[in-house]
Amino acid sequence: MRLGGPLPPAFYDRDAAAVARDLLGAVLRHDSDEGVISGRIVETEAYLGPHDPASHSAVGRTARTWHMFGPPGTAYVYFIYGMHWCVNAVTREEGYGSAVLIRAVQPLEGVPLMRRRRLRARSDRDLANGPGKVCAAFGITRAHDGLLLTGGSRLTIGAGETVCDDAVAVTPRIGIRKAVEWPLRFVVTAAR
DNA sequence: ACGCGGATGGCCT
DNA sequence: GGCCATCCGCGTA
Repeated sequence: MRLGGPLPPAFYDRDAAAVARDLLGAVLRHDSDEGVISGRIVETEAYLGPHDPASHSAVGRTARTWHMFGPPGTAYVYFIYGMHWCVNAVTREEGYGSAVLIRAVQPLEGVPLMRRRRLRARSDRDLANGPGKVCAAFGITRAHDGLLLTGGSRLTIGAGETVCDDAVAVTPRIGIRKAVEWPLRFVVTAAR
């Protein structure tokens, strides 16, 4: 996979924790009508599947969670707290129900457009440093639920520079009520 | 630099 | 009816 090319389905056809770790440094890109937005993924969380109490797939296949059971590399986009969208990359085989939540990215392209969509952001760093902010800045909504991130759609994740283990912190997941201790959050710690 | 609570709506029970 | 894989602003230091 060349630098910048979309990560293939095989990349996602692994355990969610491994994919979450390896998505650090990859480049999320949205080629929208308003312009191209891209950013380097710097924070992720793994949701392992139906046996993971914190995972949406634990409630089974519903209208909301439908695409979490899609093929590896599917975008699973959900609506939360009445106002925020969050985007995941589905992992493992179709029908399994595991995914990686994209929690934060560093803006690369399209910063002016991001700022227009995130008027409350006080700094570039504040544009997409949270799962709801990522979707707001990138213009990701229900319209992207079920798209393939592996190429052929306007929403992709491309290969980026590898992040070494020294620069990765592993912590419990944020904002959940179940399985709160599971170390499935991955963060790039090194500045820049 | 923290901690807390309100906003806001779709969906499961 | 109540629960959310969140964000923001306001309050105390």
